[in-house]
Amino acid sequence: MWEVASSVRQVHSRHHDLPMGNVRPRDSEHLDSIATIMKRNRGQEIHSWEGQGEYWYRVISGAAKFYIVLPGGRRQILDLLLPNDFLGSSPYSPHYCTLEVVVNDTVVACYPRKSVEALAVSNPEIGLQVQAMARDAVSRMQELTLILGRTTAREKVGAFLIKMAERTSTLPTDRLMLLTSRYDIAEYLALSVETVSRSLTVLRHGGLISLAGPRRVKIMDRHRLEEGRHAGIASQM
Amino acid sequence: MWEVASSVRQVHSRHHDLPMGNVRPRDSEHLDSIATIMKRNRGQEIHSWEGQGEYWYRVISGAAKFYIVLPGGRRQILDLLLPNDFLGSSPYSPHYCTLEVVVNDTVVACYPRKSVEALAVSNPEIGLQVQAMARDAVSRMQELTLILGRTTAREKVGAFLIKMAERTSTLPTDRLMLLTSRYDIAEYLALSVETVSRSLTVLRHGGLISLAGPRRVKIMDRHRLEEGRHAGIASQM
DNA sequence: CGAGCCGTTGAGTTCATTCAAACAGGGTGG
DNA sequence: CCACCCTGTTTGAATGAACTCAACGGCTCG
Repeated sequence: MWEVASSVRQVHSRHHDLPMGNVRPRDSEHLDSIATIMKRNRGQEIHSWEGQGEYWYRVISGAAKFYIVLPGGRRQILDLLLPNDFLGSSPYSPHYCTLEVVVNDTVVACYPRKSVEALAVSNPEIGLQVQAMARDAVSRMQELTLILGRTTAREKVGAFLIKMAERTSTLPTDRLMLLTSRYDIAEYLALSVETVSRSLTVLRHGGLISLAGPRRVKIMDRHRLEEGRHAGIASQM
Repeated sequence: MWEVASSVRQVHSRHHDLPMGNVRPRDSEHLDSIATIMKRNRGQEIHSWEGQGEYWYRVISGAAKFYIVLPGGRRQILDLLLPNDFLGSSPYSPHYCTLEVVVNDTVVACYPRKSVEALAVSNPEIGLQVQAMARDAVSRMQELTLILGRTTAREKVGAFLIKMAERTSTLPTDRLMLLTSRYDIAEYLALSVETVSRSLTVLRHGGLISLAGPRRVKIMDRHRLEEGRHAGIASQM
Protein backbone atom coordinates (compact mmCIF):
# COMPACT_ATOMS: atom_id res chain seq x y z
CA MET A 1 0.00 0.00 0.00
CA TRP A 2 2.48 2.55 1.19
CA GLU A 3 5.51 2.72 -1.01
CA VAL A 4 8.89 2.09 0.52
CA ALA A 5 11.21 5.04 0.32
CA SER A 6 14.11 3.30 -1.36
CA SER A 7 11.97 1.79 -4.08
CA VAL A 8 10.26 4.99 -5.08
CA ARG A 9 10.54 6.20 -8.64
CA GLN A 10 13.30 3.97 -9.82
CA VAL A 11 12.25 3.64 -13.41
CA HIS A 12 10.49 6.91 -13.88
CA SER A 13 12.05 9.70 -15.89
CA ARG A 14 9.66 12.50 -16.45
CA HIS A 15 10.60 14.98 -19.06
CA HIS A 16 13.75 13.78 -20.65
CA ASP A 17 13.54 13.71 -24.38
CA LEU A 18 16.23 11.13 -24.21
CA PRO A 19 15.89 9.36 -20.89
CA MET A 20 18.77 7.30 -19.70
CA GLY A 21 16.98 4.06 -20.24
CA ASN A 22 15.72 4.64 -23.75
CA VAL A 23 19.01 5.30 -25.38
CA ARG A 24 21.09 2.80 -27.27
CA PRO A 25 22.95 0.44 -24.96
CA ARG A 26 26.25 1.42 -26.48
CA ASP A 27 25.82 5.05 -25.40
CA SER A 28 24.77 4.11 -21.92
CA GLU A 29 27.89 2.03 -21.64
CA HIS A 30 29.95 5.02 -22.50
CA LEU A 31 28.42 7.17 -19.79
CA ASP A 32 28.64 4.37 -17.28
CA SER A 33 32.24 3.74 -18.14
CA ILE A 34 33.30 7.04 -16.62
CA ALA A 35 31.01 6.78 -13.60
CA THR A 36 31.95 6.00 -10.06
CA ILE A 37 29.09 4.32 -8.24
CA MET A 38 28.76 4.94 -4.50
CA LYS A 39 26.38 3.66 -1.91
CA ARG A 40 25.80 5.78 1.17
CA ASN A 41 23.61 5.94 4.23
CA ARG A 42 21.64 8.77 5.70
CA GLY A 43 23.79 11.67 6.83
CA GLN A 44 26.83 10.76 4.77
CA GLU A 45 28.31 13.18 2.29
CA ILE A 46 28.86 12.23 -1.30
CA HIS A 47 31.51 14.77 -2.00
CA SER A 48 32.66 17.79 -0.14
CA TRP A 49 32.98 20.12 -3.06
CA GLU A 50 36.58 21.18 -2.83
CA GLY A 51 37.24 20.48 -6.50
CA GLN A 52 34.83 23.09 -7.72
CA GLY A 53 32.65 22.05 -10.58
CA GLU A 54 34.60 18.88 -11.15
CA TYR A 55 31.84 16.30 -10.90
CA TRP A 56 28.34 15.64 -11.99
CA TYR A 57 26.14 13.44 -9.89
CA ARG A 58 23.16 11.30 -10.61
CA VAL A 59 21.03 9.64 -7.99
CA ILE A 60 20.30 6.05 -8.95
CA SER A 61 18.15 5.12 -5.99
CA GLY A 62 17.29 6.74 -2.71
CA ALA A 63 17.54 10.50 -2.27
CA ALA A 64 20.07 13.23 -1.56
CA LYS A 65 20.06 16.88 -0.63
CA PHE A 66 22.31 19.56 -2.04
CA TYR A 67 22.66 22.31 0.48
CA ILE A 68 24.67 25.36 1.32
CA VAL A 69 25.72 26.61 4.73
CA LEU A 70 25.27 30.33 5.12
CA PRO A 71 27.64 32.45 7.20
CA GLY A 72 25.06 32.71 9.96
CA GLY A 73 25.00 28.94 10.36
CA ARG A 74 21.65 28.56 8.68
CA ARG A 75 21.36 25.96 5.96
CA GLN A 76 19.47 26.20 2.71
CA ILE A 77 18.75 23.12 0.65
CA LEU A 78 19.14 24.13 -3.00
CA ASP A 79 18.01 20.88 -4.55
CA LEU A 80 16.46 17.62 -3.54
CA LEU A 81 17.59 14.77 -5.75
CA LEU A 82 15.44 11.73 -6.42
CA PRO A 83 16.28 8.78 -8.66
CA ASN A 84 17.33 9.86 -12.16
CA ASP A 85 17.90 13.45 -11.10
CA PHE A 86 21.18 15.03 -12.07
CA LEU A 87 23.19 17.64 -10.26
CA GLY A 88 25.61 19.56 -12.38
CA SER A 89 27.87 21.31 -9.94
CA SER A 90 27.86 25.04 -10.37
CA PRO A 91 30.73 26.47 -12.42
CA TYR A 92 31.66 28.42 -9.35
CA SER A 93 30.36 27.47 -5.97
CA PRO A 94 29.86 30.80 -4.28
CA HIS A 95 29.98 29.28 -0.84
CA TYR A 96 30.43 25.85 0.62
CA CYS A 97 27.98 23.38 -0.77
CA THR A 98 27.47 19.78 0.24
CA LEU A 99 25.72 16.84 -1.32
CA GLU A 100 24.40 14.60 1.42
CA VAL A 101 22.34 11.45 1.38
CA VAL A 102 18.99 11.56 3.17
CA VAL A 103 17.84 7.94 3.06
CA ASN A 104 19.81 4.78 3.70
CA ASP A 105 21.24 2.72 0.87
CA THR A 106 21.20 5.59 -1.57
CA VAL A 107 23.17 4.89 -4.73
CA VAL A 108 24.78 7.75 -6.57
CA ALA A 109 26.79 7.84 -9.78
CA CYS A 110 29.58 10.40 -10.08
CA TYR A 111 30.86 11.61 -13.43
CA PRO A 112 33.96 13.75 -13.85
CA ARG A 113 32.88 16.81 -15.75
CA LYS A 114 35.81 16.81 -18.12
CA SER A 115 35.10 13.22 -19.07
CA VAL A 116 31.47 13.99 -19.67
CA GLU A 117 32.40 16.86 -21.92
CA ALA A 118 34.92 14.78 -23.81
CA LEU A 119 32.31 12.10 -24.26
CA ALA A 120 29.77 14.67 -25.38
CA VAL A 121 32.15 15.92 -28.05
CA SER A 122 32.87 12.46 -29.40
CA ASN A 123 29.27 11.32 -29.11
CA PRO A 124 26.63 13.97 -29.77
CA GLU A 125 23.84 11.78 -28.44
CA ILE A 126 25.41 11.97 -25.03
CA GLY A 127 25.62 15.70 -25.45
CA LEU A 128 21.88 15.82 -25.95
CA GLN A 129 21.39 13.70 -22.87
CA VAL A 130 23.46 16.12 -20.86
CA GLN A 131 21.40 18.98 -22.23
CA ALA A 132 18.22 17.24 -21.20
CA MET A 133 19.60 16.65 -17.72
CA ALA A 134 20.54 20.27 -17.40
CA ARG A 135 17.08 21.35 -18.52
CA ASP A 136 15.64 19.07 -15.89
CA ALA A 137 17.80 20.70 -13.27
CA VAL A 138 16.65 24.16 -14.36
CA SER A 139 13.08 22.94 -14.25
CA ARG A 140 13.47 21.67 -10.69
CA MET A 141 15.00 24.94 -9.62
CA GLN A 142 12.18 26.92 -11.21
CA GLU A 143 9.65 24.82 -9.40
CA LEU A 144 11.46 25.40 -6.14
CA THR A 145 11.45 29.12 -6.85
CA LEU A 146 7.74 28.86 -7.40
CA ILE A 147 7.31 27.15 -4.04
CA LEU A 148 9.58 29.58 -2.21
CA GLY A 149 7.72 32.43 -3.84
CA ARG A 150 4.49 31.47 -2.09
CA THR A 151 3.49 33.88 0.60
CA THR A 152 2.27 31.73 3.47
CA ALA A 153 3.87 28.71 5.10
CA ARG A 154 0.80 26.57 4.48
CA GLU A 155 0.98 27.29 0.77
CA LYS A 156 4.65 26.38 0.70
CA VAL A 157 4.10 23.12 2.53
CA GLY A 158 1.07 22.28 0.41
CA ALA A 159 2.92 22.95 -2.84
CA PHE A 160 5.84 20.92 -1.53
CA LEU A 161 3.64 17.94 -0.79
CA ILE A 162 2.04 18.03 -4.21
CA LYS A 163 5.38 18.35 -5.92
CA MET A 164 6.85 15.47 -3.97
CA ALA A 165 3.81 13.34 -4.74
CA GLU A 166 4.39 14.05 -8.43
CA ARG A 167 8.06 13.29 -8.23
CA THR A 168 7.95 10.13 -6.16
CA SER A 169 5.33 8.33 -8.16
CA THR A 170 4.95 7.31 -11.77
CA LEU A 171 1.20 7.23 -11.59
CA PRO A 172 -0.87 10.11 -10.31
CA THR A 173 -1.37 9.23 -6.71
CA ASP A 174 -2.58 10.91 -3.58
CA ARG A 175 -0.28 9.06 -1.26
CA LEU A 176 3.34 9.82 -0.63
CA MET A 177 6.10 8.87 1.73
CA LEU A 178 8.15 11.82 2.87
CA LEU A 179 11.81 11.05 2.30
CA THR A 180 13.07 13.79 4.53
CA SER A 181 12.75 14.89 8.13
CA ARG A 182 10.86 17.99 9.19
CA TYR A 183 14.21 19.69 9.55
CA ASP A 184 15.09 19.00 5.93
CA ILE A 185 11.69 20.20 4.77
CA ALA A 186 12.21 23.36 6.77
CA GLU A 187 15.61 23.97 5.24
CA TYR A 188 14.22 23.28 1.80
CA LEU A 189 11.28 25.65 2.17
CA ALA A 190 13.18 28.28 4.15
CA LEU A 191 10.88 27.93 7.15
CA SER A 192 11.43 27.02 10.75
CA VAL A 193 10.82 23.44 11.82
CA GLU A 194 8.02 24.50 14.09
CA THR A 195 6.24 26.28 11.29
CA VAL A 196 6.49 23.21 9.05
CA SER A 197 5.04 21.05 11.79
CA ARG A 198 2.31 23.56 12.52
CA SER A 199 1.43 23.88 8.84
CA LEU A 200 1.04 20.14 8.51
CA THR A 201 -1.19 20.13 11.56
CA VAL A 202 -3.34 22.91 10.12
CA LEU A 203 -3.63 21.13 6.77
CA ARG A 204 -4.57 17.94 8.56
CA HIS A 205 -7.20 19.61 10.72
CA GLY A 206 -8.54 21.34 7.65
CA GLY A 207 -9.03 17.97 5.98
CA LEU A 208 -6.64 18.74 3.12
CA ILE A 209 -4.29 15.93 4.04
CA SER A 210 -4.17 13.04 6.45
CA LEU A 211 -1.12 11.69 8.19
CA ALA A 212 -0.34 8.07 9.06
CA GLY A 213 2.78 8.51 11.10
CA PRO A 214 5.02 11.50 10.60
CA ARG A 215 6.07 10.56 7.08
CA ARG A 216 3.07 8.95 5.43
CA VAL A 217 0.90 11.57 3.82
CA LYS A 218 -2.35 11.21 1.98
CA ILE A 219 -3.61 14.13 -0.03
CA MET A 220 -7.33 14.44 0.59
CA ASP A 221 -8.17 17.68 -1.22
CA ARG A 222 -5.62 18.35 -3.91
CA HIS A 223 -7.41 21.37 -5.28
CA ARG A 224 -7.56 23.35 -2.07
CA LEU A 225 -4.03 22.25 -1.31
CA GLU A 226 -2.52 23.70 -4.46
CA GLU A 227 -4.63 26.79 -4.70
CA GLY A 228 -3.37 27.55 -1.25
CA ARG A 229 -5.12 30.79 -0.45
CA HIS A 230 -6.38 29.28 2.83
CA ALA A 231 -9.71 28.53 1.17
CA GLY A 232 -11.63 28.00 4.33
CA ILE A 233 -8.87 26.55 6.41
CA ALA A 234 -9.27 27.37 10.06
CA SER A 235 -6.49 29.78 10.77
CA GLN A 236 -6.20 28.82 14.37
CA MET A 237 -4.23 25.74 15.36
CA MET B 1 29.69 58.36 -13.81
CA TRP B 2 26.46 56.48 -13.56
CA GLU B 3 26.18 53.79 -16.16
CA VAL B 4 23.29 53.89 -18.55
CA ALA B 5 21.01 50.92 -18.26
CA SER B 6 21.09 49.83 -21.85
CA SER B 7 24.88 49.86 -22.04
CA VAL B 8 25.47 47.79 -18.97
CA ARG B 9 27.40 44.56 -19.28
CA GLN B 10 27.37 44.18 -22.99
CA VAL B 11 30.68 42.42 -23.38
CA HIS B 12 30.83 40.59 -20.11
CA SER B 13 30.34 36.85 -19.92
CA ARG B 14 31.08 35.55 -16.51
CA HIS B 15 31.53 31.86 -16.17
CA HIS B 16 31.23 30.37 -19.57
CA ASP B 17 34.06 28.04 -20.36
CA LEU B 18 33.29 28.76 -23.95
CA PRO B 19 31.85 32.24 -24.13
CA MET B 20 30.10 33.17 -27.31
CA GLY B 21 32.86 35.49 -28.39
CA ASN B 22 35.81 33.20 -27.87
CA VAL B 23 34.74 30.45 -30.18
CA ARG B 24 35.77 30.03 -33.77
CA PRO B 25 33.90 32.45 -36.02
CA ARG B 26 32.57 29.57 -38.08
CA ASP B 27 30.73 28.13 -35.09
CA SER B 28 29.29 31.45 -34.09
CA GLU B 29 28.00 31.84 -37.60
CA HIS B 30 26.20 28.57 -37.25
CA LEU B 31 24.45 29.55 -34.09
CA ASP B 32 23.60 32.97 -35.44
CA SER B 33 22.30 31.44 -38.62
CA ILE B 34 19.35 29.90 -36.81
CA ALA B 35 18.68 32.93 -34.63
CA THR B 36 15.88 35.42 -34.96
CA ILE B 37 16.92 38.78 -33.60
CA MET B 38 14.22 40.95 -32.05
CA LYS B 39 14.26 44.42 -30.59
CA ARG B 40 11.62 45.29 -28.05
CA ASN B 41 10.68 48.04 -25.64
CA ARG B 42 9.73 47.92 -22.02
CA GLY B 43 6.56 45.97 -21.36
CA GLN B 44 6.56 44.05 -24.62
CA GLU B 45 6.53 40.27 -24.67
CA ILE B 46 9.11 38.31 -26.55
CA HIS B 47 7.08 35.19 -26.92
CA SER B 48 3.93 33.99 -25.32
CA TRP B 49 4.96 30.45 -24.69
CA GLU B 50 2.25 28.55 -26.50
CA GLY B 51 4.69 26.31 -28.31
CA GLN B 52 6.02 24.73 -25.18
CA GLY B 53 9.76 24.39 -25.03
CA GLU B 54 10.20 25.37 -28.61
CA TYR B 55 12.63 28.23 -28.30
CA TRP B 56 15.74 29.26 -26.49
CA TYR B 57 16.38 32.90 -25.87
CA ARG B 58 19.47 34.93 -25.33
CA VAL B 59 19.50 38.55 -24.29
CA ILE B 60 21.97 40.51 -26.37
CA SER B 61 21.49 43.89 -24.72
CA GLY B 62 19.04 45.33 -22.27
CA ALA B 63 17.16 43.09 -19.86
CA ALA B 64 14.13 40.83 -19.69
CA LYS B 65 12.08 39.08 -17.05
CA PHE B 66 10.75 35.55 -17.22
CA TYR B 67 7.69 35.30 -15.04
CA ILE B 68 4.76 33.09 -14.26
CA VAL B 69 1.25 34.15 -13.38
CA LEU B 70 -0.19 32.15 -10.52
CA PRO B 71 -3.88 31.26 -10.31
CA GLY B 72 -4.43 33.87 -7.62
CA GLY B 73 -3.26 36.61 -9.97
CA ARG B 74 0.07 37.03 -8.25
CA ARG B 75 3.16 37.04 -10.41
CA GLN B 76 6.50 35.43 -9.68
CA ILE B 77 9.56 36.35 -11.69
CA LEU B 78 11.55 33.16 -12.17
CA ASP B 79 14.55 34.67 -13.88
CA LEU B 80 15.99 38.04 -14.68
CA LEU B 81 17.98 38.00 -17.91
CA LEU B 82 20.89 40.34 -18.54
CA PRO B 83 23.11 40.45 -21.64
CA ASN B 84 24.56 37.04 -22.51
CA ASP B 85 22.10 35.21 -20.29
CA PHE B 86 20.25 32.30 -21.81
CA LEU B 87 16.79 31.04 -21.10
CA GLY B 88 16.12 27.49 -22.08
CA SER B 89 12.39 27.15 -21.92
CA SER B 90 11.26 24.42 -19.58
CA PRO B 91 10.47 21.08 -21.15
CA TYR B 92 7.01 21.46 -19.78
CA SER B 93 5.70 24.80 -18.72
CA PRO B 94 3.55 23.95 -15.74
CA HIS B 95 1.62 27.16 -16.00
CA TYR B 96 1.62 30.20 -18.20
CA CYS B 97 5.01 31.79 -18.44
CA THR B 98 5.97 34.98 -20.21
CA LEU B 99 9.24 36.51 -21.27
CA GLU B 100 8.91 40.27 -21.14
CA VAL B 101 11.36 43.05 -21.77
CA VAL B 102 12.03 45.43 -18.88
CA VAL B 103 14.17 48.16 -20.49
CA ASN B 104 13.73 49.89 -23.82
CA ASP B 105 15.68 48.82 -26.87
CA THR B 106 16.36 45.35 -25.53
CA VAL B 107 17.71 43.00 -28.16
CA VAL B 108 16.99 39.30 -27.87
CA ALA B 109 18.04 36.35 -30.01
CA CYS B 110 15.62 33.45 -30.38
CA TYR B 111 16.80 29.97 -31.30
CA PRO B 112 14.44 27.15 -32.20
CA ARG B 113 15.25 24.31 -29.87
CA LYS B 114 15.21 21.64 -32.54
CA SER B 115 17.68 23.59 -34.62
CA VAL B 116 19.96 24.07 -31.67
CA GLU B 117 19.91 20.37 -30.97
CA ALA B 118 20.54 19.51 -34.58
CA LEU B 119 23.43 21.93 -34.60
CA ALA B 120 24.76 20.48 -31.36
CA VAL B 121 24.76 17.02 -32.86
CA SER B 122 26.61 18.07 -35.98
CA ASN B 123 28.97 20.37 -34.12
CA PRO B 124 30.01 19.24 -30.64
CA GLU B 125 31.56 22.60 -29.82
CA ILE B 126 28.12 24.13 -29.98
CA GLY B 127 26.88 21.35 -27.77
CA LEU B 128 29.41 22.37 -25.14
CA GLN B 129 28.32 25.97 -25.46
CA VAL B 130 24.75 24.95 -24.85
CA GLN B 131 25.85 22.94 -21.82
CA ALA B 132 27.66 25.95 -20.45
CA MET B 133 24.61 28.12 -20.98
CA ALA B 134 22.45 25.64 -19.19
CA ARG B 135 24.87 25.49 -16.29
CA ASP B 136 24.74 29.27 -16.12
CA ALA B 137 20.98 29.12 -15.96
CA VAL B 138 21.11 26.59 -13.13
CA SER B 139 23.59 28.78 -11.35
CA ARG B 140 21.32 31.81 -11.60
CA MET B 141 18.40 29.83 -10.28
CA GLN B 142 20.44 28.55 -7.35
CA GLU B 143 21.46 32.06 -6.49
CA LEU B 144 17.85 33.15 -6.61
CA THR B 145 16.94 30.28 -4.32
CA LEU B 146 19.63 31.48 -1.97
CA ILE B 147 18.13 34.96 -1.99
CA LEU B 148 14.57 33.76 -1.57
CA GLY B 149 15.75 31.53 1.25
CA ARG B 150 16.77 34.52 3.34
CA THR B 151 14.54 35.12 6.29
CA THR B 152 14.02 38.87 6.42
CA ALA B 153 13.07 41.30 3.70
CA ARG B 154 16.15 43.44 4.31
CA GLU B 155 18.40 40.45 3.78
CA LYS B 156 16.62 39.60 0.55
CA VAL B 157 16.89 43.13 -0.79
CA GLY B 158 20.51 43.41 0.33
CA ALA B 159 21.47 40.15 -1.34
CA PHE B 160 19.58 41.21 -4.45
CA LEU B 161 21.50 44.48 -4.66
CA ILE B 162 24.85 42.76 -4.27
CA LYS B 163 23.96 40.15 -6.86
CA MET B 164 22.80 42.76 -9.33
CA ALA B 165 25.94 44.78 -8.75
CA GLU B 166 27.96 41.68 -9.61
CA ARG B 167 25.94 40.91 -12.67
CA THR B 168 25.73 44.38 -14.18
CA SER B 169 29.39 45.21 -13.98
CA THR B 170 32.56 43.64 -15.26
CA LEU B 171 34.70 45.20 -12.58
CA PRO B 172 33.88 44.96 -8.90
CA THR B 173 31.98 48.12 -8.27
CA ASP B 174 29.81 49.52 -5.54
CA ARG B 175 27.52 51.40 -7.85
CA LEU B 176 24.65 49.97 -9.77
CA MET B 177 21.69 51.08 -11.78
CA LEU B 178 18.56 49.15 -11.04
CA LEU B 179 17.10 47.89 -14.29
CA THR B 180 13.72 47.10 -12.84
CA SER B 181 10.96 48.89 -11.03
CA ARG B 182 10.11 48.30 -7.38
CA TYR B 183 7.24 46.18 -8.57
CA ASP B 184 9.55 43.89 -10.52
CA ILE B 185 11.92 43.63 -7.58
CA ALA B 186 9.00 42.71 -5.39
CA GLU B 187 7.83 40.02 -7.80
CA TYR B 188 11.37 38.73 -8.07
CA LEU B 189 11.93 38.54 -4.32
CA ALA B 190 8.40 37.43 -3.48
CA LEU B 191 7.75 40.51 -1.36
CA SER B 192 5.21 43.29 -1.48
CA VAL B 193 6.20 46.54 -3.15
CA GLU B 194 5.84 48.41 0.09
CA THR B 195 8.20 46.07 1.87
CA VAL B 196 10.81 46.48 -0.86
CA SER B 197 10.55 50.23 -0.61
CA ARG B 198 10.71 50.13 3.16
CA SER B 199 13.70 47.80 3.13
CA LEU B 200 15.60 50.17 0.86
CA THR B 201 14.76 53.03 3.17
CA VAL B 202 15.98 51.10 6.19
CA LEU B 203 19.21 50.14 4.43
CA ARG B 204 19.71 53.77 3.42
CA HIS B 205 19.10 55.10 6.92
CA GLY B 206 21.43 52.43 8.28
CA GLY B 207 24.17 53.71 6.01
CA LEU B 208 24.49 50.41 4.13
CA ILE B 209 23.51 51.97 0.82
CA SER B 210 22.82 55.38 -0.60
CA LEU B 211 20.29 56.26 -3.25
CA ALA B 212 20.56 58.89 -5.96
CA GLY B 213 17.11 58.77 -7.41
CA PRO B 214 15.02 55.64 -7.17
CA ARG B 215 17.28 53.55 -9.38
CA ARG B 216 20.82 54.65 -8.68
CA VAL B 217 22.26 52.70 -5.80
CA LYS B 218 25.63 52.93 -4.18
CA ILE B 219 26.69 50.17 -1.83
CA MET B 220 28.33 51.78 1.18
CA ASP B 221 28.88 48.80 3.47
CA ARG B 222 29.02 45.62 1.45
CA HIS B 223 29.91 43.43 4.40
CA ARG B 224 26.97 44.33 6.57
CA LEU B 225 24.76 44.23 3.51
CA GLU B 226 25.54 40.62 2.65
CA GLU B 227 25.77 39.27 6.15
CA GLY B 228 22.27 40.56 6.53
CA ARG B 229 21.42 39.71 10.11
CA HIS B 230 20.44 43.33 10.77
CA ALA B 231 23.85 43.93 12.32
CA GLY B 232 23.00 47.10 14.07
CA ILE B 233 20.45 48.40 11.63
CA ALA B 234 17.81 50.42 13.31
CA SER B 235 14.71 48.32 13.03
CA GLN B 236 12.38 51.26 13.11
CA MET B 237 11.58 53.13 9.93
C1' DC C 1 17.79 2.88 31.20
C1' DG C 2 19.62 7.16 29.68
C1' DA C 3 21.03 9.87 25.67
C1' DG C 4 19.92 11.86 21.53
C1' DC C 5 17.15 12.92 17.66
C1' DC C 6 12.68 13.90 15.88
C1' DG C 7 8.20 15.79 16.15
C1' DT C 8 4.61 18.60 18.27
C1' DT C 9 2.54 22.28 20.94
C1' DG C 10 2.40 26.74 23.66
C1' DA C 11 3.40 31.81 24.63
C1' DG C 12 5.31 36.03 23.37
C1' DT C 13 7.66 38.95 20.11
C1' DT C 14 8.99 40.54 15.69
C1' DC C 15 8.20 41.24 11.15
C1' DA C 16 5.76 41.49 6.61
C1' DT C 17 1.40 42.34 4.72
C1' DT C 18 -2.82 44.90 3.71
C1' DC C 19 -5.30 49.03 3.21
C1' DA C 20 -4.82 53.76 2.71
C1' DA C 21 -2.96 58.08 1.47
C1' DA C 22 0.31 61.27 -0.35
C1' DC C 23 4.02 62.74 -3.48
C1' DA C 24 7.01 63.03 -7.69
C1' DG C 25 7.76 62.76 -12.60
C1' DG C 26 6.43 62.21 -17.52
C1' DG C 27 3.23 62.58 -20.85
C1' DT C 28 -0.97 64.46 -23.24
C1' DG C 29 -4.51 67.57 -24.41
C1' DG C 30 -6.89 71.74 -23.54
C1' DC D 1 1.68 76.98 -20.28
C1' DC D 2 -0.99 74.59 -17.11
C1' DA D 3 -4.20 71.07 -15.70
C1' DC D 4 -4.65 66.47 -15.63
C1' DC D 5 -3.75 61.60 -15.60
C1' DC D 6 -0.97 57.67 -14.98
C1' DT D 7 2.73 55.15 -13.27
C1' DG D 8 6.06 54.60 -9.88
C1' DT D 9 7.63 55.40 -5.13
C1' DT D 10 7.22 56.33 -0.34
C1' DT D 11 5.15 56.45 4.24
C1' DG D 12 1.57 55.46 7.92
C1' DA D 13 -1.50 52.43 10.86
C1' DA D 14 -3.36 48.11 11.97
C1' DT D 15 -3.74 43.36 11.28
C1' DG D 16 -2.00 38.88 10.69
C1' DA D 17 1.61 35.54 10.26
C1' DA D 18 6.06 33.37 11.20
C1' DC D 19 9.84 33.28 14.25
C1' DT D 20 12.17 32.43 18.78
C1' DC D 21 12.35 30.33 23.10
C1' DA D 22 10.68 26.72 25.76
C1' DA D 23 8.79 22.42 27.13
C1' DC D 24 7.15 17.78 26.42
C1' DG D 25 6.27 13.02 24.34
C1' DG D 26 7.80 9.34 21.31
C1' DC D 27 11.23 6.65 19.36
C1' DT D 28 15.80 4.40 18.45
C1' DC D 29 20.12 2.96 19.76
C1' DG D 30 23.98 2.07 22.56
